[in-house]
Amino acid sequence: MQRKTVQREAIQEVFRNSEHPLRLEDILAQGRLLVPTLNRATVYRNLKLLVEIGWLAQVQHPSLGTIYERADLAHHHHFHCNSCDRIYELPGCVLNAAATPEGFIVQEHEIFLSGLCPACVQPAP
Amino acid sequence: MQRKTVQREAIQEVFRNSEHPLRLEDILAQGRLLVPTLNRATVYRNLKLLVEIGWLAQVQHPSLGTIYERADLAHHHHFHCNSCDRIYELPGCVLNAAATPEGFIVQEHEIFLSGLCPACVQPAP
DNA sequence: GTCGTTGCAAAGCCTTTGCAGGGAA
DNA sequence: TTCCCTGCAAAGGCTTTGCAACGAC
Repeated sequence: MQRKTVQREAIQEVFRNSEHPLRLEDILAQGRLLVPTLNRATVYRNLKLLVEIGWLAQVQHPSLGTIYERADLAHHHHFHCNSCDRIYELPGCVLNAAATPEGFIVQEHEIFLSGLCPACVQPAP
Repeated sequence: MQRKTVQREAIQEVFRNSEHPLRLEDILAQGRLLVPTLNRATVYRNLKLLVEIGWLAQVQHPSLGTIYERADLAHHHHFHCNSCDRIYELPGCVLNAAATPEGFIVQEHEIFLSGLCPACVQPAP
C-alpha cells in the first residue's frame, strides 16, 4: 500500500498552489521550499506515481518539454506566449470535430497554440 | 559554402522515397542501405542543417518523440493510429479558428490526433 | 518488524560537440 | 590547396534505476 510522506505531500502542495502547468525544475525548486532535502529522483518517482493514479497529467509540450498539471482540470489546451513565455490554459477546445477526416476515429487529441497573449498585444503602458 | 556529399544525398533520398514522417532511427537505417558507413552524428548534423535551410520540418510528437518530414508539404496535421501504429498526414486543418479565445493572437499551432485509422476500424477480412 | 520511500550515485536514452582525417570544389 | 564534412568518441541534458538507509504503519 501507498504511504504518506512529507515529500509527496510537498509535491502535491506545489500543484495545489499553482495556476500553471509545471516543469520538473519548477516542482523541484518549489518543493524544496517545503522540504529542503527533496531529491530530483524522488520528484520523478512521485510524478510518475501521481500520473499513474490519475492525480496528475503529463503533457509533452513541443517547446517546453515535459510538463505536469492536475488531472482534474476540465478539458483545455495550452497557449504559449512567444513574448512573455507564459503558459495559459485555454478552457474548452478549438478542435473542429466536424472537420476531422472521414473514416478516422479520433480517440485522443493534443493541441498546442502559440503566439501573443492579450498582455503582450497591448502597447507598453 | 555548402558541399554536396553522398551522406546528405542519401538522407534526402530517404525522405524523397518516404510517404511518412520519419524518426532518426528510420532515417539512419534506410540511409545505411545507400551509404553503409553512415554515422548517427552525421545524420543529426544533416537533419539540423536541412531544417535550417527549410528543406525539412522537425516536429515534436507527444508519443513518438522527434520526427522529421519534408517542409514543402501543404499544411497538415498528424494522426497516429493506436492499433497499427502508423502515422497519417491529414490534409487541411481541424483547428476551429473562430473558437480561439479572444485577445490571443495565434501565430503557430500544432495538433496531434490519435485513434483508429480506417483500415483498423474495418473488421478483419 | 515490515516493506514502501528516500537520497545518492550510477547508468540509460537521445542529442550535441571536439577533434583529426578525408574529400568536394 | 582550402576548408566543409565525416566518423568516432566523449560529453551533455533529461530521466530511470540499483542499493542501502530510513521511516510510516
